[in-house]
Amino acid sequence: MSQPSAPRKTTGRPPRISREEVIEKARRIVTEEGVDRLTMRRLATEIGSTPMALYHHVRDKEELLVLLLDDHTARTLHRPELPDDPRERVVASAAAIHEVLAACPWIVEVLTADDLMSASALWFVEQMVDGLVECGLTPEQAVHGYRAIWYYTAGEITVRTAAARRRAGDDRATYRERVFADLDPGELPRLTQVADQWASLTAENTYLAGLRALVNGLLAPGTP
Amino acid sequence: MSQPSAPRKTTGRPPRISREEVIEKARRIVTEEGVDRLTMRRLATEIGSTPMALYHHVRDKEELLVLLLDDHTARTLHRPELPDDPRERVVASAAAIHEVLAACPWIVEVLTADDLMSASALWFVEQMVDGLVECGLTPEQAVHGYRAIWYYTAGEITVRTAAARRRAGDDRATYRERVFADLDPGELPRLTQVADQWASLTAENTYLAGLRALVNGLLAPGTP
DNA sequence: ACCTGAACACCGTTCAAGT
DNA sequence: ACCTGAACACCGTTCAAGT
Repeated sequence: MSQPSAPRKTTGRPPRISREEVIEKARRIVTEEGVDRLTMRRLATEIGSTPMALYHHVRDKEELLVLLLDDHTARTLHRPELPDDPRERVVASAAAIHEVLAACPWIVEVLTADDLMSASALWFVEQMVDGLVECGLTPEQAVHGYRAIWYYTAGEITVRTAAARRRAGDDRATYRERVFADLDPGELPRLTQVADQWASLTAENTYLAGLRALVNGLLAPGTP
Repeated sequence: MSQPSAPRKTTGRPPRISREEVIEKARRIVTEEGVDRLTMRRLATEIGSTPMALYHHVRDKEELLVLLLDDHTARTLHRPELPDDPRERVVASAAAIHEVLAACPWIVEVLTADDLMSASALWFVEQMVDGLVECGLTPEQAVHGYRAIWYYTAGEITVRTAAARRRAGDDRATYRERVFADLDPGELPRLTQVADQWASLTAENTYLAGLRALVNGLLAPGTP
């Protein structure tokens, strides 16, 4: 996405700040204080400039966030040794992307902005589609399979992030408890049965187990 | 969630506006103009009141959005005839929730705010957990299975909504095309192979197919 | 070409006062 | 108890001018 800094024209006023500096300072604000604190004004003062100077280096705030996601994935998404078994390759690729995104949950606001995330992740998408094809799916089925995996992964990050944010917040965390305390055992027997364990069960990280189930289901012959 | 209007005290100034009116007007703004246009100030003028009057009926804007979600599900999520087969019951329950949420995509911002959505949906959660148990899962496994389904469903809505928003926006839609035009066939052969079909493949609604795969995978004996 | 200052058109929420 | 007015502490972005 970020084009390799174009051959600089020698005419005109020399730039005081660079796109790289903008991204770097933005990254620091986001990691140290949270994405809510990243405003164009705050970023400008951090850089020692004015809000409008930023608009010469990024189109608008949304582009800045996309650049930030790109920066983060390029920085942390390294290609791992993938298993030979194609099914395991699919699982490992999805898990690698998940890990990188889970490590910077602020990205949720941006990742929802595009259906394939940053270009740095394309190699992993390739591995997933290829693994699914090697397991016997058609290329079309494999693309649909990849998308199902992406839905699942994006959803897990989104919901997990929201849950964490809620826990950080004041008392809205008690909403679930109130609901579960008022269950009608006659109408909702299963939920009543698991009510006590709900909190601990949903605190568990089950991303990988669910991912395996999904991949297995995608590869199994359909149950019509 | 919305407690059945408490027995009104007869002391004090009679209310000019009600919580119901606040929610109703908010719903109209959101459905007619989009969730971005719902601001406390705009809502107040719509009601013919002041911003601060709203704060006597809702705690803050976030609570208003949650109430709006509650209102929407109560209004549109009707209990359907569910299949007898437990596996199909799980699929049908998830699909029912998905349908209601997909019909009002603005809800995404709120649904990420809680891991179990509105109380009106509890009956469907019960059906899913119960169906999974009837298929042979333990109650604990069934809760985890429900959560996987919820991740998948929430992710599908989120990504689909983002894609639609992007399409509505100016030119950011071309980002994907640019990426796919620049693919290196040597490094990313599968993606190169499907590049032409990507747009049409991802435009297809594959929620149900992916859901079936996930449910099948959750119910199949694990592949260790 | 790059940056600045001032302004536009907004936000959510708090506080003190009125009825 | 309910509502109002004014204010606080912000936003992203545009426009016209400066170097």
